[in-house]
Amino acid sequence: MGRSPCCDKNGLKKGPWTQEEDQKLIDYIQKHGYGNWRTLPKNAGLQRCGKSCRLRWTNYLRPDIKRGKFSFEEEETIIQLHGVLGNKWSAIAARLPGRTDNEIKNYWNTHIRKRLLRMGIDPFTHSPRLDLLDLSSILSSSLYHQSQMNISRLLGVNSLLNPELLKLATSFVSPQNQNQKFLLNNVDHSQLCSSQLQNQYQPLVQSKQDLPTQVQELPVCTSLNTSPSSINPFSNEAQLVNMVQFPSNFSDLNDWQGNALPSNLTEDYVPEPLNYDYYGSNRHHQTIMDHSLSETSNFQSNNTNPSFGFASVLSTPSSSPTPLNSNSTYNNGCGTEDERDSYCSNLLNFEIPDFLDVNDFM
DNA sequence: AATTTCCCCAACCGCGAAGTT
DNA sequence: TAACTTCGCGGTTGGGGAAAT
Repeated sequence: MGRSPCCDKNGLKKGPWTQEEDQKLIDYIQKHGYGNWRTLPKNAGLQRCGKSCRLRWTNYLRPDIKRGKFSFEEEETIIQLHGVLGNKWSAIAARLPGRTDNEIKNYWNTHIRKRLLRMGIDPFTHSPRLDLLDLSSILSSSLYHQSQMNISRLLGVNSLLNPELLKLATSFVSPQNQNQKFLLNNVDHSQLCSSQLQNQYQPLVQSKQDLPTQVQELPVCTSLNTSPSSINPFSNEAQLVNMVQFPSNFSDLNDWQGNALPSNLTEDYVPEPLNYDYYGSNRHHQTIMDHSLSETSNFQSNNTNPSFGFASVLSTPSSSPTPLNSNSTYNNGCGTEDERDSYCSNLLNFEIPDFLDVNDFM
C-alpha cells in the first residue's frame, strides 16, 4: 500500500496565498461546495494542490472561523481538554466553536505551553515538574539518616509521581541499596521505559554535585509508555474516542454540545493521572472532571451555573466582575500576558501536605 | 537608524486511517 | 483481499514582523 504523493508538485504554487487565490477558492466552494480536494484546485483555476486548498479553507477562509485573541475561558477550556485529550488538537478544536486545530495548536505551543513551563507545570502531564523537587537532597537526606523512608510519604505527593519513578526512588532508600555506589551498579535498566525515561531518571543516579539544578522539561513518558495517548488518563482508548468523536453528520457544534456524553465517562471514568490538582484540591478536581465531561455546555462557556465553573474553584479573571458568558464575549475576556500569568499561578496553587516537614530536608 | 535576535503563526510535510476500485 | 486514492491529523518549518541591542 504505497503512499501516494499528495499532489503533482510540478508547477504548483506554494507559500502564502494571495487575495486573488483566496477569492477563487471562496467563489468555487460557494458555488460547488467542497468535496474532492484533489480536483478542486484544477476546477477552481488554482495552481495549488488540494491539500493546500483544504488547509487554506479550513484554517482561514471558512466563514465560521473566529479570529482574534483567545479568551480566558477559551484558554481554560484548552488547558482542561488538553489535560484529558493530550495533543488531540482536532478534538479540542471541535469543542471551541470557530477555532481551528491549527490555531489551537499554535496557541498552545506559543503561549499556554510556555506559561505552564514558567509556572513549573509539565505541559504534557499537567503535573508539577518533578525536576523542580530537589530529589537529590531528599535522597541524600534519606541515605544520611539510614532510615527506611517511605518515599511516597516523604514527598507527600504520591499521586504526582510516575509510579515507576516512585518505585525507583523507593528502591534507592531500601536497606539493601543504601550504598549509592551500589545503586549505580544496580539500577535495573529494564525498569526504564525508553531512552527518554532514562534521561528522566538520570539525575537520580548521578552524584549529587552533578545533579542538574536547572529546570528541564520532563519527557513525555508516563507509566512506561511514551505514546501520546498514554498521557491521557483514559485507560481505555475507546472511552477517549467515545468522548471526542462527533457524529459523521455533525454540523452544529452547539447541537452536539447539548447532548450528553456517553454515560460510561461520567459514571466510571476517574482521571487518575490528573489527580495532581492545580486547582486547589483533588476534591475539586474530580468535580471539574465530572462536570466537564457531563455538562458540556457549561464546560464550554456557561459560567452562570453555580455548580460548575472555573470561577468556583479558581481565583481567575473568570470570577472577576466582568462576566465571561458566551462566545460573543470572547474578545472581551482577553487579558495581558501578565494577567494570564497571574491566572496560571492560581492554577498552581497546591499545598504541601502537613506531614511533609520540609525542615527534614534542609 | 541599522542590525540582530526573538517570536508568532500560516503553511507545509509525512503519516495513518478510511474509502474506493 | 490487495492496491490505490483521498482525507485528516499532528509535528515542524520558515517568512516576516516586533523587540532588543
